[in-house]
Amino acid sequence: MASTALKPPVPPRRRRASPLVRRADLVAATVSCLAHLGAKGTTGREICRRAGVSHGLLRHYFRNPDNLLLETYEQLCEDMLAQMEAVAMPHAADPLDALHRYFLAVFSDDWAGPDIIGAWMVFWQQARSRADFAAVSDSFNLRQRALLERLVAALPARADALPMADAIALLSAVLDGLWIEYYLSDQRTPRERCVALCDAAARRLFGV
Amino acid sequence: MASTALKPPVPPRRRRASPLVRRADLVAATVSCLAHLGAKGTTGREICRRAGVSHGLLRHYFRNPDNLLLETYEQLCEDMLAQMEAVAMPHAADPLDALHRYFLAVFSDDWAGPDIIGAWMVFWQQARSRADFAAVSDSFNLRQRALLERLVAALPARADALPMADAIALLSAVLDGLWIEYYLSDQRTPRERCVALCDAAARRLFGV
DNA sequence: TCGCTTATTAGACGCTTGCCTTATAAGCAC
DNA sequence: GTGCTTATAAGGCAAGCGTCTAATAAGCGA
Repeated sequence: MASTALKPPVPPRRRRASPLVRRADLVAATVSCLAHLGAKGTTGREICRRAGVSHGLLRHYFRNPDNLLLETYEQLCEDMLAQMEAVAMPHAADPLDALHRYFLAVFSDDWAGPDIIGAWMVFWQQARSRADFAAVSDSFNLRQRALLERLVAALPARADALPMADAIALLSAVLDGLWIEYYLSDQRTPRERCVALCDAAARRLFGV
Repeated sequence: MASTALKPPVPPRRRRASPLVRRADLVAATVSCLAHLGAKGTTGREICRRAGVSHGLLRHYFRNPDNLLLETYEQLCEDMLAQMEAVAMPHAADPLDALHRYFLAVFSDDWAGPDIIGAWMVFWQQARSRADFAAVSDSFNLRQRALLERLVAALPARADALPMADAIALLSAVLDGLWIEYYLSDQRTPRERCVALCDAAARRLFGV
């Protein structure tokens, strides 16, 4: 009968999903939203739109859109650190090789691809004015540096070397700077050149 | 008489200003707004509020808030490049000294102070999705690099030196990376340390 | 001093947002 | 199957935004 098809504005689909899956969906939609629309375009409603759920559902899983943003940031940092460690630490015996793998991972699609790279910039922006975002950012930076230190620990000490803290800080800066360069134009400075420049910087900073 | 004071919600002040002054006011308010409230908080109405004018005035001077943002970005880049050149070029005869002055200027309150530093992050964010912002960013980077090249041109060529393009790219990355570091926490990496690290990087990259 | 240009304000409109409340049904336990 | 939990949807509400229009007066040239 036509009436059953016409009268009620039938909810198109109402599949239930496990809370963990839905939360992950919303987090993923948030990253995509941030990457493609920036801070201004990332609204709670737009995130839900991308996740394919009604806008009321966000509140069911997160206190508010801001909180979803923060949790997304936390999870992204956690995941990235875990992968960095998994990729580089097994080769810590050959520091320059371990660093090279680290660089490759940093500029991989997983963390610098078009569907995610823009999100980091928004998080950094938040870190300036919001203490909770700043805390996540601080913890991330600290742990990232600690990992770098472990990676270069096996390098032989050289007489003309920089103080280790300075060398780490500079390598870290080169990474961030090239990341931005790549962010602004992957045409002008493609991924392979970024990695090559990182390698060159590592050799210069820690001795050949 | 009370009536004259009470009846009309008297416009508190309606001083006229020259178009150039008002435009400059609005641009300055935009920078301040971006720095303190980020992309999301920077609305046309908030900018006008900070500039002390009614929200209708924005439209009288700029096509829309977005356009004001773009013009602000352009002017900021122009001003910064001009100052960088004025500060460093007179000392080009002593490249390391010229670079040092350049670094000092980059991390000065004029361009990295709390009332402005956050604005750059927002502009970078825009550059990713908006072609007009990307064009400004590209031009700025190009000219900044050209200036760096002129500054180090007088350095003696060394046998073990990096290709000049690589060295410039790395120095540029160090600058951007430390700038972010400073942006994220001027406590952890204070201004003087940023400049010192830049100096160290320059010595390493271009030979002592 | 008068009048014209235009800088400036104020208000209305439609839209979107975040928040909240209510209604519905999906899927598990029994 | 039946019933309860709860994931999900949908709509209402106030507030804020960008855009536009109309009204006002500031300050200059005559």
